[in-house]
Amino acid sequence: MNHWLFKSEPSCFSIDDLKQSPNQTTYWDGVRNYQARNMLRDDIKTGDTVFFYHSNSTPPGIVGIVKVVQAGYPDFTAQDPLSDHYDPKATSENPRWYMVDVKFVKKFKRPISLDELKTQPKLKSMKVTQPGSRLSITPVTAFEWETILRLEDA
DNA sequence: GCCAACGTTGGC
DNA sequence: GCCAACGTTGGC
Repeated sequence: MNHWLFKSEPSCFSIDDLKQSPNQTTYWDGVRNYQARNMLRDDIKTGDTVFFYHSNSTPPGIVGIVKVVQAGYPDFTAQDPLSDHYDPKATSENPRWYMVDVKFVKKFKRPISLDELKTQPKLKSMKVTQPGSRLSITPVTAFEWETILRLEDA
């Protein structure tokens, strides 16, 4: 089982939105970056656990945990001309973009801000703490996962 | 709202 | 296949 970090702008879709979704589950659509796409399609498996990260918020940071309940399958919003994430190059033969389904697990008692992550020497090689890191989906090592879980109660 | 980083596109 | 132009992300 692997760990990941997914970014979302809370003004677009927050962890509270997920908690209030039917069955507390949603499809993680709209990823339009090949590196992230490859992870969604090839690497992210049912049962994997994910930190839910709020970007473009005050402050940005990890706000809780979700889990993957359906591994990669074609992101159908790419084929919907009415979708904000429409991509005319996506077809049912060649869907181009992929998504997974995630389910709410827990919201942290407090958000763990990006500032706080950056102060942790154990997390200095984490993708999300690197300057200019824009990838919306990144792998998290078991060591980083445990370190961050312990921060919640620190 | 600014801007640095960086991914994507398209002309050549 | 290079690379300049352009668009997007996301912290600040």
